[in-house]
Formats: sequence, C-alpha cells, structure tokens
Amino acid sequence: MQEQTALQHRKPLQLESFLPYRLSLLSNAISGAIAGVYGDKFAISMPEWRIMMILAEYPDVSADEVCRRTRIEKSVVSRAVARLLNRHLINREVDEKDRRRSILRLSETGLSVYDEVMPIARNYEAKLLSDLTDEELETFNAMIDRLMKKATEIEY
Amino acid sequence: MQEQTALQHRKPLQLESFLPYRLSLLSNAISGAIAGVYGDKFAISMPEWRIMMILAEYPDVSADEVCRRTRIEKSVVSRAVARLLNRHLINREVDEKDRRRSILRLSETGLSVYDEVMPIARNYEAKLLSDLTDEELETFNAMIDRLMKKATEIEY
DNA sequence: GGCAGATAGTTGCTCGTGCAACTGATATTA
DNA sequence: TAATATCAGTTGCACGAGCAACTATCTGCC
Repeated sequence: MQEQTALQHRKPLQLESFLPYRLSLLSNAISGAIAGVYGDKFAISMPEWRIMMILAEYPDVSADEVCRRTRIEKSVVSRAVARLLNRHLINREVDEKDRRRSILRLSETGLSVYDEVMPIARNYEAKLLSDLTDEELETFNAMIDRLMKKATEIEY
Repeated sequence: MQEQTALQHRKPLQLESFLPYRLSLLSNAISGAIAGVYGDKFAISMPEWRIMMILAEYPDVSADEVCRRTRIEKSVVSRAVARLLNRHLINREVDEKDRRRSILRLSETGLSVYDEVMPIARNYEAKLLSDLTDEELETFNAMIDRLMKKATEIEY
C-alpha cells in the first residue's frame, strides 16, 4: 500500500482511461504482433512491409505515391526502398515520362514473400476480430473513421 | 491513370482496410496532436508526459511502478525521469524500506505544469469525442478492451 | 529559350527507443 | 552467515525515425 495523502481529490485512472493512451496501447499490441510475423521470418521492417502491401495492391507506383498512401515519411520510404531493392524484393525503373519519378513493383521474390506473409497477417486479424459480430466490426470501423476525420480537423 | 494489369485479381484496399494500419494512423494522429499541446509549450516528450500523469494520479510510486503502469520500457523511464529531475518537474527520494527503490512525485512546478496542460488535453479529447453519444463511446471503449484482451492472448 | 519555383528522391544529422549488460541492494536458501 | 538468485535502476550501443539541406528534373512564365 502506498501513502496517497496528496492529490487524492483528482479523479483516478486519468491515464488508463485516456483515449489517446488506450489507442496507443492497442495499436502497439496489434502492430507489434503482426510485425512479429514478417519480422521474425523475413527480417522485414514495418515500413518495408507496408510498402510491399501498397505495391501488391498498386503495382508501378512511384515512391512519392507510396508516401502519400502509407503516410510514411519520404526519407524512411527512400531507405526502405533501398533495402528492399538490395534484397531483390522489389524492382525499380525510371519513369521516362518524368525522369525524377521511379516506378516500383514487387519482384517475383517479393511477391512470393507477400503471398506467404499476407495470409498469416490476415489470419491474425481474423482471430483478433473473431469475437466481434459483423455489425460490431462495422460500428468499430465507422467510429475509427469518424475519429480520424475529427482528429485531422481539430485544432487543440 | 496507372497501368494495373498484373495483380488486379487481388482485392483492393488491402492496406487501407487493414485494421492494424487504421488503428496505427488514428493513434498517431491523436497522440501527435496531444503531444503538440505539451511539446510546443513545455518541451515535454510523450513518455515524460505519461510519467507526469501517473505521478499526478499516484504520487510516491517507484520508477518500476511507473514502468508497469505506463508500459514504457525501463531505460526510457530512467532517462525521462532524469530529464524531469533536471528541470525540477519531479522530486525523487530513496525508499528507506528498500534502498533500490526510488520514490517519485511531481514537484510544485511539475504540478502547475500538469494543471495547465491536463485541461487542454482533456478538452482536446472532449472535442474529439463530441460527435459520439455516451452510448457509442461506451461501445467503442468496450471494443478497445475486448481487442486489447484478444491481442495479448493470441499467438499468430 | 531561359530563369524561378516546384517536385521526386537521397543523404546527413540528431534524437528517441529498446535491448543487453552492468551496479548496487535485497531476498532466498543452504 | 555465506553464496546465489532476484530485482530496481542506469548506462552503452545499435538502429529507426524525422527534419532539413541537397541534387536532379520538370513546369510555368517572361
């Protein structure tokens, strides 16, 4: 037992009930678990994996487009792309219509890694959500969207 | 328009609909906004702020207790505590019952900073949640708890 | 055509994070 | 009580992230 004479008037559980904190814990727990899937087996970092997901979905986009879609900072993307190129998980060519731009896509190897990892990640997500009904999930997703929208609007 | 001949059979929006990614974006947006509150004005980092919240709530706890409650890694806590001590935002003494332990609490200065920042943070949180009914918020919080519980249980 | 500004991508630098090794204090067990 | 294990907290180290400065290319405008 601690002495808790002072400050006892403040309401308890400020931090534990604080939404930003709660979301951060949840997000870290989930992202961390999934990072284990591709991290342990293929030594792929989270930004690298997100880039691979984007390239699986939208082949032949530029690094800049990847930045916009993943919201990952461009220097991080640049270095992640360099590592992925090094390991031959993606290919890059110059866009002849705009020679500043690169054109990125998964290599055969990258695609096979993606095809191996993605089902595991999806499976994890499915397990995670298995207790929620379709309706609950929809509600949850809708709330995330609403909060996201609010968060970008508000000035504190 | 991009050429998207290959891979077009894959379902679209893999990443954008991926819960871990969505939660990560939301969490970053919210935490980032609130970090602006205490960061800009007082140059306090997120771990430092979380420690201050814990100490406002539970004065006279040890650094170890702070680790458990915040889930912040102990070396991070150690360095954050050092910075907070340097700036006289907290006080530390040795626990005479167990001389390995420290006893931490907000200083007068720390308390005044807390009392200035906390209402702004709470206000931000309130604005963020202003569109949700009490019932929706309760549902949302309940889902976070359920997902958190699942996330810690699952092996992928 | 040529100059000013914008854009894509890279790199240097600093800083926060997290692991692991370490120190000093306490608990356990023989 | 001596030896060993455990625990609180600190520090060294390696690495990833983000900002800013830079290069190369492109666009708009005179």
